[in-house]
Amino acid sequence: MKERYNAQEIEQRWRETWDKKKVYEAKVEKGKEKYYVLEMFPYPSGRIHMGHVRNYTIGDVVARYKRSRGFNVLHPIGWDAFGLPAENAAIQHGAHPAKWTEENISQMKTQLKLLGFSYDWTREIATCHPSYYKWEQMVFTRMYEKGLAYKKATTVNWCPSCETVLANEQVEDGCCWRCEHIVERREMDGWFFKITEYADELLDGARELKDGWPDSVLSMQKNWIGKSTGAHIQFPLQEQVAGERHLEVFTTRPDTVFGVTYMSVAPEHPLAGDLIKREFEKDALKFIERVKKQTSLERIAEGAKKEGVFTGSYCINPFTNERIPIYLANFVLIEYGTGIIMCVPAHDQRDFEFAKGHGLPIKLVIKPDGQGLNVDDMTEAYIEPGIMTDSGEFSGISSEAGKEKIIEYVESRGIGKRQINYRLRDWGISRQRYWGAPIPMVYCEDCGAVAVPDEDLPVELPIEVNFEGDGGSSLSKIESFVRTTCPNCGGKARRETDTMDTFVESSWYFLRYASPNYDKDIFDREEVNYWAPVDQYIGGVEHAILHLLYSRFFTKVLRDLGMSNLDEPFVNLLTQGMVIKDGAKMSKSLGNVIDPDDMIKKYGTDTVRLFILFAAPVQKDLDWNNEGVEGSFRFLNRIWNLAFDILPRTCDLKGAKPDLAKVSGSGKELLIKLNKTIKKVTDDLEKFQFNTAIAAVMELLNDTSRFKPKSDDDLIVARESVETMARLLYPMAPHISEELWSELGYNELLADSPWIEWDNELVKSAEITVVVQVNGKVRSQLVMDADSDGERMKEAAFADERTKKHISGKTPRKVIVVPKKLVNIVL
RNA sequence: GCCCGGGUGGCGGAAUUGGUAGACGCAAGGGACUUAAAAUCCCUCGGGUUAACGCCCGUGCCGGUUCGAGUCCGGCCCCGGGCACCA
Repeated sequence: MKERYNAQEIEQRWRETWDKKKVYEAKVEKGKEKYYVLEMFPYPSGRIHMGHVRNYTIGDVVARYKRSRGFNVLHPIGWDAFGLPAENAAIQHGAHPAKWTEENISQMKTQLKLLGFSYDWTREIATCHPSYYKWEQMVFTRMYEKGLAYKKATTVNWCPSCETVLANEQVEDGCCWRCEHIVERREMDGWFFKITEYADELLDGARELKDGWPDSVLSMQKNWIGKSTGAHIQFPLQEQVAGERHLEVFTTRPDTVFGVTYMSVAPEHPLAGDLIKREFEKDALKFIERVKKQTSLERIAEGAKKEGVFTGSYCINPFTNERIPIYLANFVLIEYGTGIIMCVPAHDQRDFEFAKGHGLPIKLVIKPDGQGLNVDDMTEAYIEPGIMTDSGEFSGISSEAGKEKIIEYVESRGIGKRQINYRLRDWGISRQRYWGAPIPMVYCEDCGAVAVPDEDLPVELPIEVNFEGDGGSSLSKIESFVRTTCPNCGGKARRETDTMDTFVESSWYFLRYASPNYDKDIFDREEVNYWAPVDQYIGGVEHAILHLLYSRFFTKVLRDLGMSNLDEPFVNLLTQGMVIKDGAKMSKSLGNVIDPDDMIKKYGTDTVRLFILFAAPVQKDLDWNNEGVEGSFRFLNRIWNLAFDILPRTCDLKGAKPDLAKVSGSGKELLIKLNKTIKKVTDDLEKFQFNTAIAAVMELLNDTSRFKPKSDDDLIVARESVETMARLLYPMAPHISEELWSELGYNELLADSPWIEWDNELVKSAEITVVVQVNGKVRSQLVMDADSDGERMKEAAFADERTKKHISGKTPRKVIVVPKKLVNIVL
């Protein structure tokens, strides 16, 4: 009896079976090789969207495939549950963030289960639970003890809409990463993680990740860290200023030090005010005021305009003993280097522009090889390497060698040193928000800042909270939380009311999955040593710097705190492209959102999964196309119909092997195709080339549909082809595959069965197609026995009529033979 | 400006180490079945030329290496992404 392909019915049945038999629960098995595959966990926003579906489908294919390859697979899921949207929902709709989050989790969990992902749900975690963030707080206190977490007052990024501080990584084009509001600069107290101390290791580690991570991500991290090597040099001040005898500068071009014609100080620099001489006060102070008022966005928008004022002060170039005027300039950044720069207009474009605008001298000290440059003719700075000139005893040295010589010189005279600088800033983790993990610190009137001791952890987020009022941190208004006693002296103390950036939670969750319910320590060492690191991590490229850099940092911190022995958290990284519609990101405002639930209702999970995998290579953006989904659905229907055409005719032939001598010619061809397909799909899955893996199965289906069995042995081949399709499609479309598998008469679950192997003898065709070229152009194709050698191929080529026509009596100069492939006759 | 990717039919995309460019799918056109439609099945589908077999051109552009280049080398152009007054 042939029945219609009823995806919903089949899918529900197999989901229940897998669930009941606990197929996906992972346990440590010492003798078995582990494989930890993980997708970036979701923020419980309320609905699963197509981006999630794509991410988790890819992960699920990997998990199922690796499991059938015999690996002990860990494939967990959880919730990145703290964060601002929950709090905003609370303010707007009155629901408590905890309740809102919990409801969203339950809704999204239902959706995920509907999609049939092979998660080990027993390991589910939500970062908002005290049993989770307790350990994060413990790590914080250890970091505090080691000086890796510290508090300082500084200029921070403030989002007025989210009413909180943001880390540098969370500011995109001067706007908030979450709400896109323009970010302001504010002077504030805040907690920082010393990620800069790991800058070099994060950079070096990239070498280790070279094979497993995409170049683009490593390059982005490298750019973000922004290492530059150079020198720190002291320029003596002509007269002391605020007790300082020198101006300190950082430069990557010490070789140009003889060309310094002025110095520039950032307007925000603490020395700026003291450097200004009375007669220049009026203009200078006005200038400082103006620059300080600008937001970072305005400062960027103003772009190339280089402005500044003379302070009236001078310093001395220690190399030339020249008197150097000191300026305040808007293009000098207070947050980079020392906030003071030596200016060499001849060899730096910004310095050049500023000098031109302010009538400052330009002194050439690097000459391009072989030719001179005339300062008066220069329209831009010469920034390339060259030969040092007009540089005293250093003249004649190449600029590259000169850098070293100058550094050696300043070190020997004690007026400077070799220095490396990074663009990377320390990670500001303080958030003036309620819905996050409390920073476990108290401020005692006598003892000052004190870390909460382990036995008092977790510092629980109080549930009773009022969001009404004038905004700001709701936590700071809960007196019962704020008021506490000092763990040191028992005296009066106040709690820290900032919570941690939610990126702290996501920086270590992947390790917690190893022992999610362990309550004696952050990890059960035995479990984490077995499962970690993550063998394959999968997620969107938008986290290239944020989450992926923080996690690498945090992993190294955990190692240095003795809590794990991992250097890197993710051995291999796969970044999937976005799901778009009509060339644009899916969004409510554009009205181009495709709801996964609707698609599943219409076609079933297997179709949706298959389409997502087939429509584009994983790394690329995927343009959602409803006709394409129909195509995938058609494909599954064709397999279904073919299977139920063949299976009833082979009931008596269950488990039989075809007798090769009795199989027809076309049957043998199908047998070869089938084995080639196994090889192709296996290779493709290893490389995450799901689109071509599916295409290969489609080809096999086409060939099998065309095949007309002429005998029982032919029927066995056809049956084998159906079985192969079910087996190969399993990681991608598991439900229909499991159904066909059971229809084929197997009692053991396909989910528990090993991967299918190809027969090496049967991937070689009996016949090969040899391409004949004349002068490199294809002129003919010959079908020959597969064991034909080069001589035979040559003979056949020359005997071929079509080839003869193109040779037309000319003498071949040369004949190239590629065994089993091609003959090229050169005339 | 610097650093990563990438440019192949109407579209999404295939092409081991250089060896038949366009697999597979979508869309489109034609046909079969049907009272009709849907579904299904069959055929065509890069451009030019030819009655046809064929032949010529064709993987962003220019040049090179090679018997042979989408693939390798050099020089450009364009698109996407990251960083960006970083000294």
